Formats: sequence, C-alpha cells, structure tokens
Amino acid sequence: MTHSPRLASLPTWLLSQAAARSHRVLHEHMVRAGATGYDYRVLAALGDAGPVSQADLGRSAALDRRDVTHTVRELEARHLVMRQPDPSDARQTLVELTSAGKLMLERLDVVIHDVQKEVCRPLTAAQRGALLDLLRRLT
Amino acid sequence: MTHSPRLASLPTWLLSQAAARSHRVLHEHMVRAGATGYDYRVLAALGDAGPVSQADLGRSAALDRRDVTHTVRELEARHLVMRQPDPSDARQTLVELTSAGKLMLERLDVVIHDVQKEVCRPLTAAQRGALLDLLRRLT
DNA sequence: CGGATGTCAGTCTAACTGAGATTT
DNA sequence: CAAATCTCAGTTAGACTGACATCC
Repeated sequence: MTHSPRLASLPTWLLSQAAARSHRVLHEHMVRAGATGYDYRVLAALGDAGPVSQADLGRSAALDRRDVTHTVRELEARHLVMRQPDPSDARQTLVELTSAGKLMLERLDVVIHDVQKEVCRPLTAAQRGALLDLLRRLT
Repeated sequence: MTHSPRLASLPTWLLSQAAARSHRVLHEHMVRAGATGYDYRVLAALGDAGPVSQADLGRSAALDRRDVTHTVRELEARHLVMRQPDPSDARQTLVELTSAGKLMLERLDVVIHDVQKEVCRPLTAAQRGALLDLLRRLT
C-alpha cells in the first residue's frame, strides 16, 4: 500500500518518517548494547568535553535540563559517570566519565557507526554528505 | 553552546534534531488549528482516498492500527469523519470525511503549507527538492 | 485452520511544562 | 535584584507491544 499523496511530498512528513525509521534502528541496536538514545548522547558529549556542568551537557547534547538530571543520575547509578560539585560555582555539578563509562562509550561508538551504515545504506557516499549538509541547514 | 562533535556528523542525530524541530513547528501550528499530527494524517489520507477501511487508512498514513482506532474514534466524536460497516466484509469499518471534516482538512492543508515554508526556510527550492529526494530514499 | 481486522489496556522514548530551592 | 543551575513531579505526542473476539 502506498502512502497518501497529500503526505508523500511534505518535507515534515518525510522527515518524521525517515527519523522514525532511523530512531527504530538506533534504538534496537542501543537496547541490545544496554543503553538508550539519551544515554549515548550524554556519554558522547562527556567523551568530547571532559568534566562539564549538567547545563553545558544539556546544550552540547541538545537535551532538556530535566532530562540531563534524570539521565545522569541513572548513569551514575550504573557507575558510568561520576559527579562532583563545581568548586568554583556551587550551583553547578560537574560530570565526567568513569573508566567503565569510557569503555561503554567506546562500545557504543562502534554500535553507532553500524547504525549509521544501516540507516544510510540506501545512499551513496555523496548522497549521505549532501543529506548531512541539508539537515544541518534545517537546525 | 556548540553541539558535541561526536554527535554533530551522525546522520541519525541530525535527522532526529531536524525532525524534532520540524515536529515542534508543526505541532505548534496544528494545536492552534485544533488538531494533532495524527489527526492531520488521518484526514489527509481520507481526503486522498474516499471511504476506506481503517487498516488501509493505517497503511496510507503510516499509522499503527491501534492508533488509527483511537484517532478515528476521536475524529468521529468531533463529527469530522463518519464510520460504517463494510457491507462486503464484516471485519472492516469504512471511514470517510464528513463535510465538516472536509472543511477542517482544507484549513489544515493551508496550515501544513505554512509549516513547510517555515521549516524549509533555510533551504533554496533546489535544496528542498534534493532533501525530499534523499529522505524518500531513506524510507 | 491461518490470516486479517478492529478493539482494549498498557508501555516506552523523547520532548516538554510548571514549580521550587540555591547560588551567582 | 535578575539570572543561572539543579531537582522534583507531571504531561504530551508518537510509536509500539500483547492479547482478544470477530470474520474471511
């Protein structure tokens, strides 16, 4: 069955459909590796920028502050991140990866790489680059 | 406020970010018009294909059949769609737009058109076409 | 019987809203 | 004082899961 013509050429619809499929693949792989999308976004942001406040973490991973709080607390309970008060600003909590967190991030980086390949399988390398460029303009 | 480099070149991440923004804009406009995304998808699919079973409706709007049930029931309560048993197949329920539903769809079509313009504002017409082509390949 | 349809109750991620306490 | 940070409780849309009765 084909999709409704009214929907089929809507950028918003194609975006949501493509993102839904992408999310499905990513989530599938992530669950198998014992993580969620939020988990990876937080771990990846921490891997890129050492000890960092939760507010900055939210900005670099495009996460709401409240979701950062919740995700970081869970990762802390699994000993994948550590938290400590910022000595120079008592409002902030600095978060960083533990060694187990670094290992987990390495594993998830591999998973993520596989996910990209699977999601982008219908595209040539040039098309994938063009897609990245266009998507970046949209955000 | 820059995003994490690890994330910034992931197709899956850019897709989810672009789709999130797209969804935000669409939802904002839709709420103002008294509808949800599911509402529009159902109404649009009905506008494209007369009386149709809920199963076909789900396929043409890419909706789970349980979500079709729920959405159609709500639209029926608002007198935007009508339902009747399929005389040729007692398992199926045929759904079609009421005149109020057709009016609503016309209004939402205008809204959706504005949403596309807003979401795609950063793109030239050629880029928008290229994006549609690439997204279609992904699904 | 297997397969499709519609319905019920419920889960899950992702994103978000409101409120409050603390600190700069 | 205004602004930023972190936390708590809760909501919403979207997509999905398992189960069931009905009908072809």
